[in-house]
Amino acid sequence: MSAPSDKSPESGPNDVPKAVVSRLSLYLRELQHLLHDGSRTTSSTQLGSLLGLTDAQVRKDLAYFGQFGHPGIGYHCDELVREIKQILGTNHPWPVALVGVGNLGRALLGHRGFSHQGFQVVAAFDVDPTKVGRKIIGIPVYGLDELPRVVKEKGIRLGIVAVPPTSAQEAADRLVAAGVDGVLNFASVTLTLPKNVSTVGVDLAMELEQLAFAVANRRE
Amino acid sequence: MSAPSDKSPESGPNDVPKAVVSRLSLYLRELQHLLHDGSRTTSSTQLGSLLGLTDAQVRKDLAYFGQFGHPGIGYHCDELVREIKQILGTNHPWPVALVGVGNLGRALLGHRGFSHQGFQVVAAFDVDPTKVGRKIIGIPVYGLDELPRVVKEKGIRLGIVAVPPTSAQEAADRLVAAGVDGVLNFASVTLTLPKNVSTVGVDLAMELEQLAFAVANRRE
DNA sequence: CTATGTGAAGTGTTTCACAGCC
DNA sequence: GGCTGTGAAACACTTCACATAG
Repeated sequence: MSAPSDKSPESGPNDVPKAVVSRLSLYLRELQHLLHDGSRTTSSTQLGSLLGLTDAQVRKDLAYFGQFGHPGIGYHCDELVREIKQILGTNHPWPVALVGVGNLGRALLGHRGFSHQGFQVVAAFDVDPTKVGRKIIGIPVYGLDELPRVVKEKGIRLGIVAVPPTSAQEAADRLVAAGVDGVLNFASVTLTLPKNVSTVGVDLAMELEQLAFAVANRRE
Repeated sequence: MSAPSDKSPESGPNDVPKAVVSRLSLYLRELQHLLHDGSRTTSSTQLGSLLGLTDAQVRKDLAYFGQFGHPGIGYHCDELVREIKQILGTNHPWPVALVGVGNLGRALLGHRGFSHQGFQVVAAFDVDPTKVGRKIIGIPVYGLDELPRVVKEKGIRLGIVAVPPTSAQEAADRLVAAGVDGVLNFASVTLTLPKNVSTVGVDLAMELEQLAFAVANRRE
């Protein structure tokens, strides 16, 4: 009985390192480019070198979820794309709510990359009454009090916070109260949310800081 | 002679884990909020719990760069802010070039968070001749052929790529050719650049994918 | 008593290297 | 020949726990 029988009684991914999941997105993106460029098949070596990773890393990452490769051949691009989408949950579309129709919010409303990966921003929300009731890029703008109704009606599970830092916590709270399960936060604050709600934070200034550090510390 | 004498002959940060640097940005942001809220001092315990980290982690991270704390007291917020800015290199402002004045580009031009952390977008570039020559939010838009001159004149070292994926590699190449040392890339492609140039990639759809995965795999 | 800084222990992730397969 | 999947080794990071300082 030396076998690790507690693998994962149900089909759930027992405990996958977060870094692995984020590389999964990278693999997916690269595979889609390869497909678009006419490749039907690829290998862990090719995929890795395109992304600056080792071949072993690519294989180990994918092995967390199953056996998708074909020895001697490699991976079929379309097959692997389907598998990864299945794992990430993007094999079917996600309706998304956006809170905050400012500069950044409007840019996100029109962002092609979202719909390309199966995310549809189907409703926007703002406190500004001059924006409420209008449509922007075909997407209706509601007042925040309509959040619960619209979230329910459209089956929305993901919300994007694109408001100023001072309003971000409240915006997130209202999204959660309306029934959203995950929040993508663009405000430069750490949100405090119930732990049954997932959060991803993107701070654009922080990204530039990381870049500045890297540049300032090159070569010694 | 058991001491690891090869610590770091010069003052350069020998090999700091990348995760540490990114938490440094987190500490900075939280310290600025604490200062704004009137705190003069904090502790590794407080800072950690605000960010969901252990106290030991906070202390270890900071210890990579020096001894900034006061036993029995904690850390002086303003002092630590100065130190972290010094480490990140944001104790003096960075002029930044932006390539691509589309939806996202315009949002980035007006992004308050950048200037708040010492980044000034001082020039924008686009291929569209109807945009060139105008000013957007006070920032002049140039043609791409003016990149080398403007980068040199304004002492720009960082560039932001906010163009469609198919043009991203070329935009980055031209930034690098113009003399930029670091690129923040918003296009959903992995850039191939000389290794003396630093890159940070932000893919908004990837962030939503990570969120979707987390939501789809809760509780099980 | 509070809080830092740090070696040592513990945990997690990546790389290695090879058996097995096409 | 080429390539995957995977235990085992190597490496990196985090947590523990305590000596030290105010």
